[in-house]
Amino acid sequence: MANLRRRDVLPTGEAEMLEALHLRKADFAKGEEIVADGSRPHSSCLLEEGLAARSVVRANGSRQLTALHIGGDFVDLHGLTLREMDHGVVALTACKAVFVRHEEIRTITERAPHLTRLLWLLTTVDAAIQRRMTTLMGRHTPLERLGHLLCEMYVRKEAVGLAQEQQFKLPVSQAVLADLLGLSVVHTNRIVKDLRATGLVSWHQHNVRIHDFPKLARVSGFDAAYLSFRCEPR
Amino acid sequence: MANLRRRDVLPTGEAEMLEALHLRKADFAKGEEIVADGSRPHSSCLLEEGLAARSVVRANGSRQLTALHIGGDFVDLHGLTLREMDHGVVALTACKAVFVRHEEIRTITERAPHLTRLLWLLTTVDAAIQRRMTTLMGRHTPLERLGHLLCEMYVRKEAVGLAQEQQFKLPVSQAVLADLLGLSVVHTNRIVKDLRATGLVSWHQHNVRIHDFPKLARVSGFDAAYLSFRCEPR
DNA sequence: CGAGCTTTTGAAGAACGTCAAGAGTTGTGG
DNA sequence: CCACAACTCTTGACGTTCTTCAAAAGCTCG
Repeated sequence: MANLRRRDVLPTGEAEMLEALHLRKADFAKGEEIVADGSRPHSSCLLEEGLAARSVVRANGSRQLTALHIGGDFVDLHGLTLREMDHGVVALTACKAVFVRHEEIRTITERAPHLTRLLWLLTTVDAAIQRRMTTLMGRHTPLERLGHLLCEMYVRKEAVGLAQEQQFKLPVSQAVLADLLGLSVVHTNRIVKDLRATGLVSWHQHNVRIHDFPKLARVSGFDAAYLSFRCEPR
Repeated sequence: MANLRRRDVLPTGEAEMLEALHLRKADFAKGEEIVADGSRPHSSCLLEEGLAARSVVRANGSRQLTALHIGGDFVDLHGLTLREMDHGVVALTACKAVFVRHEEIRTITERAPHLTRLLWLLTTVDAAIQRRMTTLMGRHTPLERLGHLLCEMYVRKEAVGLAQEQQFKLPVSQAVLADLLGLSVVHTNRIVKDLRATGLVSWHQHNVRIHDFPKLARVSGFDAAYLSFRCEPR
């Protein structure tokens, strides 16, 4: 709900509808598949804790992670309309998730138009993030891609209370990072090294600290506008 | 409407609601901006004729086209929820477009839940295409990217009656293609040459003919499932 | 303490971008 | 209908970036 309240006023009636949803809880271990590629789910996954990613695996074994999801993200809400998954969702760390039946979300579309538009918004924000990802892969250097990823993660985590004081956890191996950035593991390692050399971030274990956010944002071409963190009528 | 009917049954009442929308018509010349990056539109653009693209231009002048749109596409429907454009829309050829006021679409969300879900679907399909684009940029060779683009264009054009007999028009220069594929113009030219050399497509002037669609699809890793061209309850 | 994962580094080769120039095509005005 | 300019396509040469292969060092967890 924090993701909604950061973007529009949530009337009590709508908040109550969300509270009243029947949730099926499920835990996942690191590496486990949360939603299978090609499946036809009857419920959508809301991530409560942990880090997950959308994943496409090619026949030759190469993997592309197209998006990163954190606690509070309604991960596969678009499954409601798409019906068939065109990708999988995988747990990058141990995850706690809850599932909401599509039937109940459909009921929201019948009874709560404004709340419907807010849920719709969540999917269009995901799309905006995806669009940004495409430009990153196409026209940004690896260093910019990585810097941009860190900026985005900080802003998104901060919005739901998972980051503060320019610092957050990013518990992923460089192999995972490589699959996100579309690079080889070796090159990813060199880019991480380069980024550290700029002195803009400290990055030990899985703790990232951004020393000069405005400068990192400038260097990476990051501008938070596409995340739609602005409370206004939708 | 063809885009909706290819994906679910459209009851007469809903079709009538769409017919009743007030449309503002506008024509655009090749290269003209249809929607400005960073603007806050109060209406959404439905492309009737021509080819348009979502475009992000960087400070250094490099351009990334993140999506291609053809006649029948509801180009910036997501603007309804996002409010502020995180990219521009540009006419790649002369275009005819109509604009629908957000106010009227919001009325649809108040009165026609199923139609709302279908409009929502259009935006999630766009997102799925965008997701595919990301994997293309990240883990596919330039030849695969180009082949994939041709397969997708054929299937999408065929769905709205703009292609038949494995043949369609793609009236774009190789510079535009380069901005779509995230390559330099020179390299794009070499990839087009390579693709022609495979004998899988003829490509003269702006006419593309795919001689062996299944093989081109196999070579490029194309699978139309992500386009959700399947008529089922949504 | 040892096995397996992760990070790091080096070296060689393939892929891609940039620069440059020539050929072909299209559009426009006279 | 022609001439010219502007754009577009094509090719070569060269340098940079990125991948791949290989191996060593560090870390984590049983």
